Amino acid sequence: MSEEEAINKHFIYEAIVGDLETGRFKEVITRFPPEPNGYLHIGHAKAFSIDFGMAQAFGGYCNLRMDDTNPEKEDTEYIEAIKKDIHWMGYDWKNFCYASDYFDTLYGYAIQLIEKGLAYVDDLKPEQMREFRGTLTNPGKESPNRNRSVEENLDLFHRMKAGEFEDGAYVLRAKIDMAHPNLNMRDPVMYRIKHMEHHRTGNAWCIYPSYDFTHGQSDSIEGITHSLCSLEFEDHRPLYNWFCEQLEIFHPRQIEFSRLNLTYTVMSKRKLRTLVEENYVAGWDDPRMPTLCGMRRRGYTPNAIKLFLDKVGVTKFNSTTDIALLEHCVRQDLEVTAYRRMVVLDPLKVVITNFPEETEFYEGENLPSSPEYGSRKVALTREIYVEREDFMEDAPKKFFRLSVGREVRLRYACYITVNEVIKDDLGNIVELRATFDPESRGASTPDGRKVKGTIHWVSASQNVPVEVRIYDRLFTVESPEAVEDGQDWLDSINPESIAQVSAFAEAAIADAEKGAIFQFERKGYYILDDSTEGQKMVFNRTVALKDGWSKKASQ
RNA sequence: UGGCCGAUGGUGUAAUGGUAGCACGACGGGUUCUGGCCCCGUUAGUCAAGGUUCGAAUCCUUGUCGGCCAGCCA
Repeated sequence: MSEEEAINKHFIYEAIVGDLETGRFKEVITRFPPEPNGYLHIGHAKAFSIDFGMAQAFGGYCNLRMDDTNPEKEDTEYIEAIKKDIHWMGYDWKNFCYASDYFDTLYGYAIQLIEKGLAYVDDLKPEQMREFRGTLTNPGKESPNRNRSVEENLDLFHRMKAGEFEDGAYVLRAKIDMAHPNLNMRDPVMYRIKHMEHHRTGNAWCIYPSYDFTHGQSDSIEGITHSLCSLEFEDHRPLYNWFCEQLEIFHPRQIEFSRLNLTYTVMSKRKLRTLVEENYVAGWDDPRMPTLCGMRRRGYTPNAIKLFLDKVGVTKFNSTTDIALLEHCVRQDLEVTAYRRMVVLDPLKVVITNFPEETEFYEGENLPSSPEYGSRKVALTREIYVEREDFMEDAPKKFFRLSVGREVRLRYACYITVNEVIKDDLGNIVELRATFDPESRGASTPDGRKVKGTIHWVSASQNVPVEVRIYDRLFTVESPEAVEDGQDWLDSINPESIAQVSAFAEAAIADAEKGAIFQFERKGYYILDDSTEGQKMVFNRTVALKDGWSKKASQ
C-alpha cells in the first residue's frame, strides 16, 4: 500500500525504459522546478511525485530547483514552504538549486548565440513586437533589427547588462523563423531589461533571462536526463531542443503529461490567490484549500495523497478527477490508522434512571481491527449525551437507533431503552429518560439477543468540551472554473463549506497531540488543529464517514 | 480557414495486432459492538466513417469533438 507498491508503468516510465535501452541516457536524473511565487497544491504534488518517483524507480535522483528568473513575482517566503511540503510528502532532493545560480552561464550562452549569428538585440516596443509576431494563421514579419552585425549586437547586449538602458528599451531575441507555424519559434525573447532587485542576486543584474532561455539550459547544466513537465509546455519543446542544439550542450529529453484537475475546487495559482487575498478562506493553509499545507491541516495524509495520485495515473489526456476518489483514499488510509474516539457533536442528554451513582469504566479498543494498538477506558455515568439525530419520536421501522421502547447498544458499554421523552414548553425535546439492562454490561447479554443499533455517546460529567470545525467542499458546483456568461466563479463558493460546533468528547481525547487524527465513531475523521489556542481543543473534519442511512433516509 | 497534443462506462485509468479489465461513483444484497470497514452482485465504454489484417481500442486515411499556443509570465 505504500512505497513497496509496484510503480505505475505509465507512458513516461516506458519512455525512460526505452531511453535506457537505446543508450540515449545511462541514468535517470529529474528535477522539480517550482517558481517560488505561491504555495504548492495537490496538482504540484502530482508533478513532483512523478519527478521524484521516476528518479527513484530507476535508481537516479531528483533536484529541487527554484525557477526564479522573474524578480517581479518571486518571494523567498515561499521557498521554505515549498521545501516543507515536499518533505512532508516523503521526498527529498539531491541538489537544491536556483535557476539564478546559472545567470552567469546563461549570459555566456547568450553571447555564444550572438556570435553564431543566432541572436540579436531588438528595440521593438512590446506592441510592435506583437504586431510583427503575426497571428496563429498569418506569418510574422522580421524586425528591422534582425540583421544587426554581430559586433553591434554584442555591444548592445553588453550595454543592456551594464544598465545603460531603461526597462523595455531592448530585448535579446533568438533568430529563428518569423514564419514558423509554432509561434514560440518566431524569434522568442531571451533576455529582457528589468531594473529590479532579485531575491538572491541582489542588484548584480538588470537583465533577466526568459523561461525559454533558462529552463532547458538549467536542466542541461544539472545533467537532467528527463525534464518532465505539464502539457502546456509541449509547444515549447522545439525551442527547448533548439537552444540545446545550437549551444551544443547536454540535451535532456522533455516529456509532457497532463495536470491534475479536481471537481469542486480550483487549482489555478491565480484563483487560489484570489481566495486568500479576498478573504474567501482564512489563508493558504485553510483546510478547504487544495494546497498541500491546507490539506495537511485538513487531515489528509501523505499516504492518502499518494494512494490517490497512484489511482489517477499519468497520461496526456486533459481530465478532471472526481474529488470523491480523493475522499475515498483518505478514508482508506485513515480507516486503518486513526484511533477511534467517541464525540457527540449535537448533544442530547439521556438519564439512565436505573444506573448506579458510581462511574463505570469500559474498554474501547483504539483500533478495533487491530487489537494490538490497545484500548482506552471510557467512563459511563448515569447521565450521558447522545447525538440528537440518533433519537426519533415517530421512527420508521428501519430506524435502528433510539426511540421509545427500542433497545439500543451504547458502544462498548451496555444496552439502553428509552422510556420517556422530556420536552420544554415549546415542544422541543430536551432530555430522554432510559433504563439499562444490568446484564448487558460489556455490550452483550447472556441470552445473546441481538440489538440492531449501536450508537456513540459521552458521559455528561466526565468529558472534554471541544470545538469542531466541519468542513465541506469549497464549491457547490463540479467545475467552478466553467462559468456561464454573466456569472463569476466566486458565485459558486459553498456558503456551508465551514461550520463550527461545540461538542463533547470522551475523556481520552485530552491526551491528543496537535496533528493527531481520530475517527469520531460513526461520524468521520478529525484532526486536532495545530493552531488550537487556549485550553479548548479545536478539531477539523477531514472527511465524513460514508453514510448509508442518510442516503437511504433521504430517498 | 496555422501548429502541436489528445479522445475507452458517469469519473479516473489498463489492455503495446489476439477474450475490453481495474478503481471510484451509483444501485441491490450479505456481514457487523461504527447504518463505517469488509464481502457478493448489478449498472455502464473503445468519438465517427472508411481502409489494412484471419483478427483493430491498438496500424493508416478522413472527419468530429476537446485542450494548449499570438507575455519583455512560468
